[in-house]
Formats: sequence, C-alpha cells, structure tokens
Amino acid sequence: MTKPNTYQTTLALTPTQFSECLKTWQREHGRHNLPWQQNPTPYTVLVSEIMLQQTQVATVIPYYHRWLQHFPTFQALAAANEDLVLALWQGLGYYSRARNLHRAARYVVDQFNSELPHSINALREIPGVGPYTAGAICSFAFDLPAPLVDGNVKRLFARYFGITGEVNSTKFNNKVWQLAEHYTPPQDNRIYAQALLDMGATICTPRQPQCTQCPLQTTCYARQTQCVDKLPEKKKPTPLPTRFAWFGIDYNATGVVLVQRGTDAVWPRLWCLPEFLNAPVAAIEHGQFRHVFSHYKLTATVVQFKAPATNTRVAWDDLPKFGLPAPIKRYLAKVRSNL
DNA sequence: AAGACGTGGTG
DNA sequence: TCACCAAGTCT
Repeated sequence: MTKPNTYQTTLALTPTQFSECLKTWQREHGRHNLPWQQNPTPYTVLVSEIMLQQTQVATVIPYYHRWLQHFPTFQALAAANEDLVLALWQGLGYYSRARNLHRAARYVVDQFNSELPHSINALREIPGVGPYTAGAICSFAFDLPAPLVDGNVKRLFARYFGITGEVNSTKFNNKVWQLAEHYTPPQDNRIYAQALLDMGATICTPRQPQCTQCPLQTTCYARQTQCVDKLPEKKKPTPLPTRFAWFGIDYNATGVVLVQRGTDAVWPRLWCLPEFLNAPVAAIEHGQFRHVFSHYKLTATVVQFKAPATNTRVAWDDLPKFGLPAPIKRYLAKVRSNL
C-alpha cells in the first residue's frame, strides 16, 4: 500500500462547485483588460501564449503590440524574414520561442490551411506548443473544455488539494494534470481557465498569498492546515556556476562589426559581437560586463580587435533592425554614447 | 530525467 | 547585491 500524496479535506468542493466558485470570482475580480483578451483570435491567442511562457504579463505587453503591428496574421508571420522576427523578440529572452513561433505560422499555413485545429493532439504537432499551450489555445481561443496546467495551477492545486512531493517531479505533475482534467468544467472553460491563472497571479501568489481574499479559503487544504507557505514543495536550488566569455569589438563612428550566432549556442541566431573560444593573448581590454542566465552567471570581457574586412559592419542607426542579446545591446549603447 | 534556454521585476 | 520568480518547451 503506497502512501497517498494528496490529502483531500472532507470539505473539498465538487468539480461543479469548484468551477462555479472560480468563474464567479473571475467575473468580479479577474483581469479583463489584458491586450490579448480584446477580440481574441486563434492567432493572437497563440502569439500571446508563446510570449507569456516564463515571462511576466507587464513585460510581454509592449512586445505583443509591436508583434501584431508587423505580423497581424499567420500568413504575414509565415512570410516574414527571420531577422525581423528576432529583432521584434529582442529582449524577451528564450529566443527559440521566436523561431518556433515563426515555424509554427508556416506549419499552420501549410498543414492546417491557416487555421488552428481544435484538438489537443493536432495542436501539439505545432512547433513550440507543449501541453500547457495546447490547453490554453483550446480554452482561450475556442472556449473548449481542456485542462491547462502552468505554474499558477501547480501552486493553486498543490495548496488547495494538498499535493505533496517536489514540484515538477513526474508524480507531482501527473497528479496536478489528473486533477486539472477532473475539475475542468464542460461549459464556460474559457473563463474558468482564466480564473485559474488570475487567481494564481493575484491571490494564490508564491509569496504572501492573499488568503483572506480567496473564495476557496474555507475549503483549502493548505489554509486549513496552515501550510500555505510550505506548498508546493520546491527543491533547494544549487548555486549558479560562473562561466567566462570573451568578445571582440571593432567599431568606429559609423558602426560596429557583428556576427550572427549559430543555432546551437545561447542566443541562437542573434547578432552579437564575435565571440572567442579562449581568452585572447595580449589583447587590449575594452570593457567587461556580467550577465545572469537561468542556469549560469556570465562574466564577459570585451577586447579590441581588427575584424576581417569581409565581416558585416552594422551602422549604429541600423542596430534596431537586428536581434541582439540584451547585455550586448546595452554594452553597445554605452559604446555609442561615448563616441 | 535532467539540463538548456533569457530577461527584467521585486522584496 | 541577491534570491526568487514569471501563462514552458525541447532534447
């Protein structure tokens, strides 16, 4: 007999009660003015969901508007040039999302006649669309009953249902998805799904959750047992290692030499100062910068060097046309301001 | 299964 | 300065 990893209180709401409670809360207290909630189409839902992966709402908003101005439809995006795609994603991070979204548009145009399918399985064929995004598209684009699990849902469910085990372990994830499916309402899933996200973002927050404002407080496992700050269980993070890198700079009053990075490195396909694999010998240092990634810290040294005449020299005024890594963009802005 | 993959906001 | 976090996916 295995120990159950879920503790349901006798007070737990039925799926119907649970979804009705959340939907009522959403109508009164949820977010209704986000840009992608205004006249949503399957395309705008896909764009917003990809941009919102691991990225906060406030950060996404300006990118979302700019994106739709340049690429209003699947067809427009499918026909776009990759440099413009990356330039418009510049600063958002996780750049494979941009290339996947570009590929997704081509896939939808070619395979689905420019219309998103309604089934989870078909949606999952699309580059960059994983289990969460497929559920989000069904929910937000089509108002269909489909489970959706993101960080908000994991946190809210872990607390409400008392799901133990390390967050993102296979066992934990399976349990959350199982509950998400069980509690998905057959009708009005769009507003229910939005309620899950908005509750997680505004009430059931990671730190200092607003339990007194929560419509689920009287039946919440964590609230009843006063372990809200213990759930979901997180693995202690290992400190980030530090790596070193060296970049060469060759510039004048007109512009600066840039190279396009490969697909297998960080900052794939972005334009960057040329990177040296090893510390250059006897080079003149031009400057340094530090940068923190999700999985390591970078200490970078920039050295002066003479680039081959065949290298691309980008005019200062043309930099916005290229996608540059955020720290490189900052560094070059400073260089230019000192000209 | 675990690691790669960005960045900016916040306490 | 620093730890933690944010609507995950891919390999």
